[in-house]
Amino acid sequence: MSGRSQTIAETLTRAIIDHRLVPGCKLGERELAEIFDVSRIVVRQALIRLADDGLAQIERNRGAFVARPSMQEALEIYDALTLVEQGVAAQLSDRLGPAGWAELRHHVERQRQAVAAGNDALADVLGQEFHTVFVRLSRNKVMQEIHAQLVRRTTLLRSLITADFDYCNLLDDHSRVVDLLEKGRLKQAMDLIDTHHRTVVRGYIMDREVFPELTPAEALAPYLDGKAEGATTAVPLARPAKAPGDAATHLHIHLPKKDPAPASRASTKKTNRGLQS
Amino acid sequence: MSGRSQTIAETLTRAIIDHRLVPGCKLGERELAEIFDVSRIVVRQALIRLADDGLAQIERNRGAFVARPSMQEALEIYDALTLVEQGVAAQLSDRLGPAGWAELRHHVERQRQAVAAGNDALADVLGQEFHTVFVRLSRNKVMQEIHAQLVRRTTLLRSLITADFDYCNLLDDHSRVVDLLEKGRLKQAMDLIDTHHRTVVRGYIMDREVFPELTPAEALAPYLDGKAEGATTAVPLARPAKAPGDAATHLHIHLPKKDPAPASRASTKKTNRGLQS
DNA sequence: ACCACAAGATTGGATATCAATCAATAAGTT
DNA sequence: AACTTATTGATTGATATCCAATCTTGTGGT
Repeated sequence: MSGRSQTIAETLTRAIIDHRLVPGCKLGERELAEIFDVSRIVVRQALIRLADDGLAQIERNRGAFVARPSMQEALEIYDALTLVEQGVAAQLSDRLGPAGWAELRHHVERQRQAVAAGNDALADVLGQEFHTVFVRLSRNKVMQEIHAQLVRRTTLLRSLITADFDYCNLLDDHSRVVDLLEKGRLKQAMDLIDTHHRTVVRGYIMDREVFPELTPAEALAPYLDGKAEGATTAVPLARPAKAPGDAATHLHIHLPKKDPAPASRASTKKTNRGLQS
Repeated sequence: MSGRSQTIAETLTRAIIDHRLVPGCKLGERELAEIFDVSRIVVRQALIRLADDGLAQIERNRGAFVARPSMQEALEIYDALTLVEQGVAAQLSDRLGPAGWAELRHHVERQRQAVAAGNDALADVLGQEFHTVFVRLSRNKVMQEIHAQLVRRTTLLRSLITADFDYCNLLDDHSRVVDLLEKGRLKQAMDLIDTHHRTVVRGYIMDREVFPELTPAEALAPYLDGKAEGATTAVPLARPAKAPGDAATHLHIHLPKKDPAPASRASTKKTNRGLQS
């Protein structure tokens, strides 16, 4: 693409949405420059991109930090997300052809199979992807980018909450939305989208104080395999979930810190599956 | 705020939405560095911000240019804008209190008076501002920023078209939208918003070849009055339309070039008033 | 315990320099 | 003359070094 700062911004974005860099984490210029083996200026350009995206905030003479959205901002992000997806739903109910409906159904089916097979990691990814596919079918790249940015920001919020109730009732929402839309029941579909997001955000209890985390060097290590491939698409596209074992333990590092009990991993998985769908 | 690059990015943005820098215009790093009396690095950071905002595009090893949206992108931008404003309309019809309706009516009334007084410049500004006020009443800053970005990008499109039919029938749309919304006729209001934007974009005939323009130095000169005040808000807020004579002749420099007749200024004004409302 | 001041660290920015790439001209060939 | 190729020039991407302003921290005195 455009240069190293773009690549670095994408890597940092990936690390943030993978919850390896949590809100509030300091993103020091010198530190990142050493990690990525570039000059401070390139890092700064990457940080500017992140800040424009809402994923980082730069405080003058204090440096850049992973953004720590307030509860108010969380509500606004989900409000905006609801607005966008409702609007797209309205467009699709008019304009979507059979191939589009088939793609949505196929996606839902894949997620259902993943759930049935107990592959929680895959179900997580597919659950997130559904929203992306949904918006992509609007064939509006501008809208896609807006939506993708909002989704990225919601992943920030998931590091800031303690969710301990059951989200399983949300798992079928995707399927029901497709059903309602294809049957032309637009109003009901829009209400369901609204409820879907409202149920998620209602579970948000933000305790924004303590967040122990990995150092940036540890967090970013998995993305820096081969420097030769770093310039291509290999590193940004590599999902740490594919790395067996290692990534899984780090993925929700903030929860083990809050709840020292090692048995918390299974329940964490379940909770996050609901959150991401 | 954050530093000089932020200020420079805002100045460039202002120059672009004032049509002093037109799509395709080269934004050379060295040139801008001399104009703003900063180093190339700061300029590049500003250009990155502009590119992230969709107002500039950076081509590797070729430099930055004011973005030249395609017809497809123009349609997508207006589609997204329609979606956002329809969604906000739906929210406002539920949640907006009497004070909000009063503010909308007051704004429409101010625009009506400006039109009646023949103050086309003020009517232009108020016509644009209505959409901004409308979205602001949603009390969602995230949505506001998304909408503001879309609006900025539509101003780019206005440099790329030749509009020679009458837009006067759109001048009352704002008032009618407020009326319909306050009466609870949401569906009709949303349809009117859709029609409003569709009518605008339907007049777009993009002839994207020839665009003679001011040099960046000439275009940016009005924003660089006092360097002492440059860091504050004085310069970015100064609208060149307030500068008597000089700015008006430059404002739509692309039209005089296409139509050498010097009498074109009055008709140009009228056309743009419709476009911006 | 509390405040003031000094030292250190970090950011924001400037300057100079270098390599890589693109554009445009000049040269040579058919 | 037209076309292709090579050289030159200009611009960008990036680095290293340096400096000023600001923030943080730690120390010392009251």
